[in-house]
Amino acid sequence: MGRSPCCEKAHTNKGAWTKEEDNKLVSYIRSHGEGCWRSLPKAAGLLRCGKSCRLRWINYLRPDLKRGNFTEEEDEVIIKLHSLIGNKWSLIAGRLPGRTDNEIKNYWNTHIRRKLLNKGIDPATHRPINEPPTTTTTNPPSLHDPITPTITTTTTTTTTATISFAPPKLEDNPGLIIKVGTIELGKCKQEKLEGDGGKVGALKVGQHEETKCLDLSLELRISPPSHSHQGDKKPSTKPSILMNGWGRLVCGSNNLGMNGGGECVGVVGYDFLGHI
DNA sequence: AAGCTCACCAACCGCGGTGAT
DNA sequence: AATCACCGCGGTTGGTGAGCT
Repeated sequence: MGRSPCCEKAHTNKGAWTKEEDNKLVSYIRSHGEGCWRSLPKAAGLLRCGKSCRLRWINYLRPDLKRGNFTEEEDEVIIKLHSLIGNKWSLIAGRLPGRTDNEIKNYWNTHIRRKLLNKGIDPATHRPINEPPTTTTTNPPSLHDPITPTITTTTTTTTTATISFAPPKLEDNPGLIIKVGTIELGKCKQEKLEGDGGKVGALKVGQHEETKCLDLSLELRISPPSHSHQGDKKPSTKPSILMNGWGRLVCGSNNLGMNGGGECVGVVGYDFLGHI
């Protein structure tokens, strides 16, 4: 029945890692590679559970980790991605080479939150703190209606498109997927994406040409109203949606899907701070 | 110097999804 | 099909050092 336990908790160390443990873990992974965390501790001669080994490696020992302070550019990326996808630290980390989700999470909680609060911005909503909680312009589109994106484009140094939503009828479009393509948050030397835009409900990390290349490929799935919502006894009347921070969607890229061919989808950014 | 507060961050905990048995 | 461990993630905690009184 099921698998055998990965480790006996009674015989595992906890707390801070020693230099010796680090060395064992690093040398084991160097010769055997990552993965198989279940069997790793025993094989590496560590009295740790696999979960702990994985965490130690990913957050601290990995050779490609970038140490040191976050740059202003990284700050911006974190803020913008957070306003798009919320506390999806692993996804945000995927856009910042050398940074871990844990590091970004800590940095958010200790630095950026305060920074935003000082600016009078609610870090949870990315809106001015004084702003009333609901307004007609910043509410999510009504998801009971079909979403009909209207895209207008302007061409400056980058192409910008604003998408607005006409009243949608979700019941006619169960599992509606909005493809929003690539989000450019910085300047790319050359856009380079793999595949067709990534998995549903997940951000796909495009290949980096350079660290400033901050393209982001998204698909959104809007699901019909759920009948079990986070322990709520009442059926939820709201559809679930991946993105938070609704408002105005702004497309911007050098090769917007419309002039680059294919479905637009385009290159979509989010005007959460009013200056993308 | 001692005590206190605060900031930082490594590590732990618990949960949900997935897959092995 | 059912069970349960593994994996990965996000939230939280606790240890440590710096700065202040």
